Amino acid sequence: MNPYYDRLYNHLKKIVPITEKDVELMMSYAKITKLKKKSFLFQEGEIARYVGFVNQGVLRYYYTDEHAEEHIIYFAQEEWWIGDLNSFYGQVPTPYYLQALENTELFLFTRENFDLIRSQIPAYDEYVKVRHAKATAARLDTMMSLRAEHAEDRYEKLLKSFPNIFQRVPQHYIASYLGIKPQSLSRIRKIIAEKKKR
Amino acid sequence: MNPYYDRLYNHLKKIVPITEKDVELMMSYAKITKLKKKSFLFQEGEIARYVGFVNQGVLRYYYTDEHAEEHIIYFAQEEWWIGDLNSFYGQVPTPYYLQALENTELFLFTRENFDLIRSQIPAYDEYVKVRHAKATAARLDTMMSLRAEHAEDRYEKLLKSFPNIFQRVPQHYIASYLGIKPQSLSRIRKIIAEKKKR
DNA sequence: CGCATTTGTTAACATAAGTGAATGTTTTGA
DNA sequence: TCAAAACATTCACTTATGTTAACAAATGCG
Repeated sequence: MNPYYDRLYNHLKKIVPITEKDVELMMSYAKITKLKKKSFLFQEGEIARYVGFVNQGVLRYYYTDEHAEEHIIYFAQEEWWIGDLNSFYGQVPTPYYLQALENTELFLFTRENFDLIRSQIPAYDEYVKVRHAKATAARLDTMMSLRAEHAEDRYEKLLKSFPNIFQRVPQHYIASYLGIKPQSLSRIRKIIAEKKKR
Repeated sequence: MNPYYDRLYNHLKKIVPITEKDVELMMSYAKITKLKKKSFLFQEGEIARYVGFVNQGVLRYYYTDEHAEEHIIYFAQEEWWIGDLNSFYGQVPTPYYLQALENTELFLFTRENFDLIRSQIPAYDEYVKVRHAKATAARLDTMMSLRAEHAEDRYEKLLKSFPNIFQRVPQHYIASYLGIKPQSLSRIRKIIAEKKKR
């Protein structure tokens, strides 16, 4: 098997029964793209022509508010799907930025090809339905915890769920994800460290 | 045309080209249900067997956190679709409550029937794809504004977007939606009123 | 109808996070 | 390789919202 398909195949297999042949067919519709660190798959105002699978790398998905402050909505790493579905399906400009934080490799699909794949591979169609729902739910959970919990609790939760993200992204991005200022995250880390000493 | 289909037909027509016949077919799969004020379509721990169209009424979609505090995620009124897609598609227990705040009438669809409709009515399938994406995006917007803006700004924004919601739901629910305590909303309203006097 | 419940308001005080500024540390790229 | 840029920390002070409690008004049910 082409090693390129490996991560995608292994990922899909975890969720739905799917064959190597299916994944090979999928990949025939994919556009394999490399993003250099700091470059963008899309930026505010563009139409997000692709959805993509992260084969290698880390990205951040964020927007900037009216005061030009950036707010990170999520980090994506290997095995994540990325894109702005609203812009992708609705052909409307996205308000988001999707930026690589390391050199990154993506498998990209246009709306046309994506629909073709869904119609030709029933297992994948089922995957998409369940996955979108799950991803949406997970995102909602995160956002909800933003309002229900203090930053300290959210930080510790993130630490548990994605311990590896801390090795890959600068701390002020973590702060942005948590919805606080870098100074506040520093303060919180200090408090946690002091608690542990005792 | 059966007046029952009216609101649904008019709604769908706004988004995709669809015929009366299509809607009639849809409705043949629907379960028409009335919910008394304060009763639930589903509660935490149940599997959300239906997605539904709000033909008449208002509902709140919320969860309770570990301190037993309720957090409203959205209000749904006429022409909204409701449900927990993750529970619906994934057959997993929902963490949410969906409660009628007035006597409410819903058109409900099971997963089975919903899939049948999507396969039999291409216009509706397209509607669902676009709509889910849009709804998700809108929800994300709301959640995002939770962290980017102060409660006062969010309140005024809500006032603009859904002026009618204020006539239909008690203020402490609005506070819960805004992610603040009723007392804080009172204070904010007072401050706004004083600003207007000047 | 009238009393219990729900809803809304106010106020004094507590706390989490923001702000701005100074300073030190690490990373990066010409 | 070294200077500039990016990143992280600390501090003093401010601000938004939470907390607790008392009370008033509106609503709804028996």
